Amino acid sequence: MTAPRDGIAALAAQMAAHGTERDAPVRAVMALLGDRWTTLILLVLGMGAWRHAELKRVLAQLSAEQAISQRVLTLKLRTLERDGFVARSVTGDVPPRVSYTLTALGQGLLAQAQGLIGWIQEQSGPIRAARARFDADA
Amino acid sequence: MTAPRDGIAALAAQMAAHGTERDAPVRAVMALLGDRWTTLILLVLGMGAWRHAELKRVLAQLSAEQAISQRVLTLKLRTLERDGFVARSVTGDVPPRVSYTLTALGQGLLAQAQGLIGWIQEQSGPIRAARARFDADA
DNA sequence: CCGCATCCTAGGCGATACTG
DNA sequence: CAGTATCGCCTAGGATGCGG
Repeated sequence: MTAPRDGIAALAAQMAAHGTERDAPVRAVMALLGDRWTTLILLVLGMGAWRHAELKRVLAQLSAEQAISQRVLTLKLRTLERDGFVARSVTGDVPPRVSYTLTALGQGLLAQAQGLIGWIQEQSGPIRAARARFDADA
Repeated sequence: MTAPRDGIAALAAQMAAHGTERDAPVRAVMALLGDRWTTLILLVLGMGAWRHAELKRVLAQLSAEQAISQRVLTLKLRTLERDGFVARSVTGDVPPRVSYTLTALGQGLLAQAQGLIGWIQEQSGPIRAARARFDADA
C-alpha cells in the first residue's frame, strides 16, 4: 500500500456519484459526451433550432469525414430529449416538420462540454508530445 | 433554415477542435472520460500511488458491481500513460513491482473530470425528472 | 505480481429499404 | 421529411490460461 488511505470515504462518495448503475446520470452523461456524435450535435444545436435533415447535413459538412446515419441521429436526439437536454417540437404531419433546440439544461451541458474541449485543446501539445515519446520507446 | 447562420465559422472551428480523426486529443480524451473505467481509475489514482493488483482490488470494492478485468486495467493504464496522464514505474523484475501515479497533466484531467461529475450531479434531479416525464408518455 | 495471448459476447454505429 | 426495421461490422470489455 503506497497510497494514503485517509480520504477513502470521500473517494467512495465520488465513485458512488459516478454511478454504479449503467444509467445513473453521471455515468450516462459522461458516456454521452464521449461518444461519436453527441458533443457535435450539442455544438450545432447551440446555434439555434434545426430540423432533422438540416442537422444531418450540417454535421456532415462541418465534421468532414463521413455523415451521421439517420438512425443514429434519431437515436442520439431521443436520448438527449429523454434526459431533458433538447426539446423536440412537431408542426405538420405529412411531410413532418420537426425541429430541435437546446433546453436550458442542454445549454448548461453544452457549456460543460465546451469547457472540457477548451482544456483538452490547451493540453494537446503536451499530450501529443507524450504520445510521441511513448511510441518512440516501442 | 431556422437557425442563425452567422457564427458558422466559429462553430466550424470548434468542431475541428473536437477532432475529425478518431485519435485527435480532444475526441480521444473525451472518449476516455466517457468509458467504463477511466474516470474511476483517475479518481483512485488521485489519492496517491498504487500497484496494479491493489488498484484492481480497490476498484472492485469501491465501484461495487463487478471487478475490472486485468486485461482492461492494463489497457486503460497504458492509454493513460501514453497520453501522459499517468506515470508507470517498475522496481523489481520477478515478481514485478509496478506502481502508477498521476502526472501533473493527469491531475489536471482529474480536476476536469471532477468538475464535470459535480455539475452532472447537481443536475441529476432535473435529469431524472425529465426521464420520468419522457417515459410516462411512452 | 504483472502482462500478454486467446476467445467470446454485448453494444455502438453504418447502410439500406420501407411507411406515414 | 422524419422515423422505423433489419442487417452486418467492428470495437470495448470480460474470462481464462501462460510466461517472465
